[in-house]
Amino acid sequence: METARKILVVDDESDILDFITYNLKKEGYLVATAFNGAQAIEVSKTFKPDLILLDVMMPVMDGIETCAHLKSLPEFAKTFIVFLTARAEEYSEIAGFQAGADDYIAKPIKPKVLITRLNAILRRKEKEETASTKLIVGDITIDRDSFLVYRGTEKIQLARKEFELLFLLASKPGKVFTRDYILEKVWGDEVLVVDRTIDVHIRKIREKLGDDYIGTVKGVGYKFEI
Amino acid sequence: METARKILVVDDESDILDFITYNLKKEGYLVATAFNGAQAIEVSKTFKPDLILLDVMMPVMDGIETCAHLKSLPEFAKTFIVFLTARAEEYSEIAGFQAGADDYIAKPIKPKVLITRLNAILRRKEKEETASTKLIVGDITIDRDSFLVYRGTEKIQLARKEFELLFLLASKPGKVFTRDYILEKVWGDEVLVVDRTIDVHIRKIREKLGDDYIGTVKGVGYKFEI
DNA sequence: GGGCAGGGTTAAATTAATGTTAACCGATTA
DNA sequence: TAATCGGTTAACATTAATTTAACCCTGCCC
Repeated sequence: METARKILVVDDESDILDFITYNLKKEGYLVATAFNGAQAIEVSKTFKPDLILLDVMMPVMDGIETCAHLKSLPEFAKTFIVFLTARAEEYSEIAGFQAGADDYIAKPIKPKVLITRLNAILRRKEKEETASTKLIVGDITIDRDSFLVYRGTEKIQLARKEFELLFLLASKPGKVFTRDYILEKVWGDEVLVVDRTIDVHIRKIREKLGDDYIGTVKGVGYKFEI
Repeated sequence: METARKILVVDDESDILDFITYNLKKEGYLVATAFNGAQAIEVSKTFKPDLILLDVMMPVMDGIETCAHLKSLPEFAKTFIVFLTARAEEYSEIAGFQAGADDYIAKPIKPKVLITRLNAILRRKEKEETASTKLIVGDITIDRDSFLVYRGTEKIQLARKEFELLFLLASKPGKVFTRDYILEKVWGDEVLVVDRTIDVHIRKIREKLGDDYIGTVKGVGYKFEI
C-alpha cells in the first residue's frame, strides 16, 4: 500500500519553484513550497516531507544552514535532503555534504533528470526503511536502525564508536581485523588516534557484552569469536 | 610484467563519470564507463574489469542491486566492487556491504583520496590473489583469515611467529627450507636473532601440533612432512 | 672415550602488545 | 552552571610472545 510521497521544495525564485512544483505534481508527488530556510523549517514541522529539495543559494538563510539546522532536529534525521546547486563543476567541493545533505542535483534542471533522480532516491529510502538491517551472529543481534545490540533478548546500548567497531568485527565473524584496517573503517582516513584508543573501545564492548565475543590475536588484531 | 589495471566506473551523471575517468587515466588505469547497472553488467562481460566503482544512487538499477547481481555471477565473484556513497556515512550505515561490496568511497570525491584508496584496495586484492588465505596440507588447515590452524577439526592457536613459520613450511610441503631462508622470510632482513630461536619456535609448533609434521634435515633446515 | 657438529630442551630474561584505570576535553543536556 | 556522555589520551599493569642462555642429546670421527 503506497501513499504519495511528500516533497518540500525550497527556493527563493518563484519561477523555479513553480517549474519544479509543476513537474513533481505531474508525477503524483505531494508538494509543498517555501521561499527560504526559516520558512522551510516552519513548513516541515507540519508537512513532514519525505524529501526536501533545497536550493543552496538563498538570501536570509541559505541551504547549507537550513540543512544543518534540520539535521540537528531529531524528527528530521531521516528526512532526505537534496541540494540544488548552481553548477556541477566543483561538485567535489559541495560544502553541503558536511551539513548532512544526502544528494544534490545540478542546475539547470531538466525535468526528466529531476524526476528520475528523485525516484531513485526515494526508492532507495524506501528500501532502507523496509530492509532489515539486522546482523545476527550467534546469540548477538546488531540492529543498526535502532542502534541497539541484543544478547539473546537482552537489550544492550553501545556508544557510537563501540557500535561501529562491533559491527565491523561482526560483519565477518572469525576473521581477524588488523588495527590499521579497523582504524581506516571505523575512524576514517584522516583521523589519527593513538593505538590504545582501540583497546579502550574493545574493553568497553567486552564490559557490556561479556568477554567471550571478541578475541584478541596478539600482533595481528581482533576478531568476533564464532 | 605488470599489466595495467582495468576499472569500470558506473554513474548516471556524466560530469562525475568524466571527472573520475580523467583522474584514473592520469594514473595509468584502463577505464571503461557505464551509466547504469544494466549497462555495467553488459560492459563487464567483455571488459572484465579488476575493479568496479559503483555509484549507489542511480535510477533504473541502483548500485546495490547491480552489485548483488554481479556478485551472483561466478565470473565476477572475484571482481572488487567499491561503492560511491553520497554521504559520509558510518561504516554500518552502508547498506551495500551486505550486497557484497568490498569497500566504499564517500562523495564528494577528492582526486587524491580516490587514487590513494584505489591503489590500496588493488594492492590488497593483489596480495589476496597471490597469497591464498587458506592452506590445506594433509589433515592440517592453516587459515590466515582467522589466524587459526586446524588438525582435523581441532582448533589450534599459534602465536604469530609460530604461525608464520608454519605457514612458510606448509606453503611447499616436502621442500626443505634453510635456516637463512626462514630467517629472511619470517623475521625479515634487519632482525638479527640467534640460531636457537628458530629451534625454539619449531619446538613450540611441534608441542602444539604433534611431532610428526615438521621434519629436521640436519645441516640443511626444516620441512613440512607430507 | 673424547671431541665436536648440529640440533633439542628448558627456563629465565626481555620485549612487545594489550588491558585497565583515571583523567581530560568538548558537546549536549538537565 | 552542573552533570553526563562519548571519545580520547596518558600512565601504569598485566600478560603473552619472543629471545637468549645454558645445558642436554645423538651420531660421528679420530
